[in-house]
Amino acid sequence: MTTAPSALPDLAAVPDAELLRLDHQVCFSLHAASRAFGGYYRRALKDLGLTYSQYLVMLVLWEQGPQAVKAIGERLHLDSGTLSPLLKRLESAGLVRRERSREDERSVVIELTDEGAGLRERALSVPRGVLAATGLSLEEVLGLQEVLGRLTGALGEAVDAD
Amino acid sequence: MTTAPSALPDLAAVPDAELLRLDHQVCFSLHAASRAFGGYYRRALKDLGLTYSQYLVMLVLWEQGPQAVKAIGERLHLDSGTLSPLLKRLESAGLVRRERSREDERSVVIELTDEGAGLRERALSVPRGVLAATGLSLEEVLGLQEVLGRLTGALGEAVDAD
DNA sequence: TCCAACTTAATTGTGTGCAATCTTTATGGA
DNA sequence: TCCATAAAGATTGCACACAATTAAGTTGGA
Repeated sequence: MTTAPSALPDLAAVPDAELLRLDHQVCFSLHAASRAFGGYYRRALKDLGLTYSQYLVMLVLWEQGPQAVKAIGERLHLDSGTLSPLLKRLESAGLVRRERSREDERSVVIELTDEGAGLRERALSVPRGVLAATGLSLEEVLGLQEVLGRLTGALGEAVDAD
Repeated sequence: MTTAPSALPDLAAVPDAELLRLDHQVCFSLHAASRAFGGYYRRALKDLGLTYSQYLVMLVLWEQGPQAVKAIGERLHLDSGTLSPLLKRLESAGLVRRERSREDERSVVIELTDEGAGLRERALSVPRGVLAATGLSLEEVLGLQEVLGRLTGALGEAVDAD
């Protein structure tokens, strides 16, 4: 199964062609897992009339209250190019209000409507089903989060240092 | 299944509101990590003129040789709605050929052109940089792949059983 | 043999995700 | 004060991702 640390090959000694395959597994397995999650949520959220990304935005609003678009973007690593149309759809659906801030007219504050706030009750049952569907133990979930968080941070820095 | 150490809470005992937060972390961290990977690849593959998804398709072709669209789709968990336009772009770029199979006229076989096959040489240097940028050890990468693979499989089954 | 059911791709429509650009508003230094 | 610069969103353009539908080809059973 897992080989002892000393038996692990030195990364520098692994040939390029081998890495091209290993690499395939890494980026691909992440890509596939993310989309598998999306597929599960798509069904679970259908009744609520939310997409996966819209659900993430609603989570931020449910947890943190009224937010500027900028703040939501920082929390979710999304820019206005993605958020602007998404928030307009949530507004059309009657779940949020968009209002120019009075202190800073550049910024737009997103606020839940009563309907948007009320939707939280119906969303409460979703996560348990998702966790069950992953088939992962609580330990594995926590470990996964930790590794993914580090990975995201490292990749972000690598891109910035580009 | 691993039995949780006594210190870990029983999942059934965790309240819904808490799971709504934990859940946030799981789906979100995966979403963020996947996009961080995409961001890194976008830059790394720019010289090759490939997008992240096009790179995945090229990996399949480099490894497995000529493939029907169907087979590529199964390998990458993508359907023709995604692959058809993507493959046409690869064809326009001169990297692949698309030909109706003679045995089964329904299927379209994708084959690398000389240029497409030659691109592999230039792609060989990409994975090492990516692995370095993740900041993960080889063990962690392997562990991550294993967990993600199980997760994808479990979520896929859960959706199918829907 | 013939046709209904299935299979394979392509197409259509919606919703991200992101780079690049534009508009409006704020800020800070000469 | 005035203006260059920066910041916040919105918009545009391109490329996935996926559900739903369509078109063309295959297969199997009555």
